[in-house]
Amino acid sequence: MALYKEQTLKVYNSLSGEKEVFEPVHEGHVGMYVCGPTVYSNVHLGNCRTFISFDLIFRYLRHLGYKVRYVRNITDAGHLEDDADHGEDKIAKKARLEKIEPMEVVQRYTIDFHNILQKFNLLPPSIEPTATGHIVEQIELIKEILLKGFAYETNGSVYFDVVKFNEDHTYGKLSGRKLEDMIANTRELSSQDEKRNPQDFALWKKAEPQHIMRWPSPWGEGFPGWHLECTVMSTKYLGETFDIHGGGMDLKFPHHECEIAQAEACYEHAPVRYWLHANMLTLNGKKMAKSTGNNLLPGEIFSGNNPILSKAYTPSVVRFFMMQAHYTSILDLSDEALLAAEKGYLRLMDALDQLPTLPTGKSSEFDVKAWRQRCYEAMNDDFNSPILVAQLFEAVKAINLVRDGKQTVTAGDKQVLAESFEAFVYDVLGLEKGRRDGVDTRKLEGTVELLIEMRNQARANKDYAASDRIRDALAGLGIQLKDGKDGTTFTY
RNA sequence: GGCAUCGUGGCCGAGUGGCUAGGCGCAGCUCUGCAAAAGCUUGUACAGCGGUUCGAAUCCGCUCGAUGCCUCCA
Repeated sequence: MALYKEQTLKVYNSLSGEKEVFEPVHEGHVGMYVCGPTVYSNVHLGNCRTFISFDLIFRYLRHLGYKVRYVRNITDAGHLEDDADHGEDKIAKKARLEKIEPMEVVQRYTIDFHNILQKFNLLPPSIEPTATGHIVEQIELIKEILLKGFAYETNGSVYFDVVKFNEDHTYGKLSGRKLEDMIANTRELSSQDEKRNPQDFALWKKAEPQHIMRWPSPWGEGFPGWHLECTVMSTKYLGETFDIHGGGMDLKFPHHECEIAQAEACYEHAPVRYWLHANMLTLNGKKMAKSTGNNLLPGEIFSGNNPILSKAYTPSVVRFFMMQAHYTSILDLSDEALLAAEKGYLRLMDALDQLPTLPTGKSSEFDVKAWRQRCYEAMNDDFNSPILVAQLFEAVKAINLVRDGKQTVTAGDKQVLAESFEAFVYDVLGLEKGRRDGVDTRKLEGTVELLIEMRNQARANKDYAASDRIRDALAGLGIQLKDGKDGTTFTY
């Protein structure tokens, strides 16, 4: 029997503002769409947090036995810059500045994106569609919205008529905004606007002569607007009503609000059952953003090459750091917090190593089945990974006690413990053991084993000067020796 | 200015009406040649002020502070 039949998953739905029991449209199947990156520069750590959060969600859904179709788009058509840039889009601008083709920009940063996410051990989505690959569908959708009367054309551009839509729909329900308030608070923009109302948004923009990314359309040459691609691609691959739509908190308004409006304008019903929003990663208490320069690149954290860091951290440590916070909470990054996370992570992984060699006994003092259910309850409660991590540390404690002969566990319980522990650490949290780029671990481990042997010989001869020299020299290299009852082990 | 969210012990971070989350650090003890590691033990915190309640970190109000969105942003 599939696990999802035994476990009751609740998710926090941004639309209702409440935790709701998760019930997919089609039993056993889940359709999930997550807004992906705009590939105009290197993916930064804040971006990564969102995708890591949804990777956790994807992994847990799969672990529960759901067949998940996970769609995460690549925005390669760019979004418009602000008015000062005369509607130039980010990718086009980057291409112009670097004197290359827009698609070279897209290619370069798509590869970077994939590389980094792979380091963080993210599972690839089922489908990763691109905006430029769905221009035809976007044009068709615009035609449909025009036909329904919720859009109008001006000078080769097409805009969504928010005021008209709001007459018999509710614009702003996701972000808790009221159109009247928005109109009342509109800032006076000096631009000679083609829009009927400032709240209207572009479905199609006419391309100026210098604009390099352009496609033919019934309204002349142009390019699609901000919010259209997600509506088109989510509906195409997941249907008019699908289960989960995710993305960063900063996309809630206006992006997701506009998606709802577009879909409701076309299909006359809500497109999404559960809206999930991942919160921001902050640096120095401020949101990480490319535009403000307050950001940290994954590469910098892996190399330690950034003034705020005292050392390098592996992707898995960073991932563990993120798993210690709930995905809907703002998480502040600091060197101190990473250092603490690293220690905890190593302790967790050490316990995992102990598992196979754990002695078994006639009885168990640790209630493994109750523990396992607490782990599920943590994840069932809106993917509460911090609680799961706390539970894992409870198991760490038990494992260490058994290892030291202070507690016992039966063979059956040990097996359940090992299976569940590994499943939660590897499959659900997506952590992995110290994969180190560019290091031949077999050579290193063999060398350290030899040094341990020499040190133990020195200790047997009470030549502590020699033994301590080996220990301290290795410590200086970041290799820590651990003397236990059954010999010496090491971590690095 | 408008709309939200949040303020938890040295740090990070769960909890959301009564039942000490957890991690890191600190201190003590056990172990050890000495350490480290590991184990055990110890920490009664919830921005401030009022209110509701038998009882509030948890609900309500106000104040202060922080952040996000309102313009592209994960």
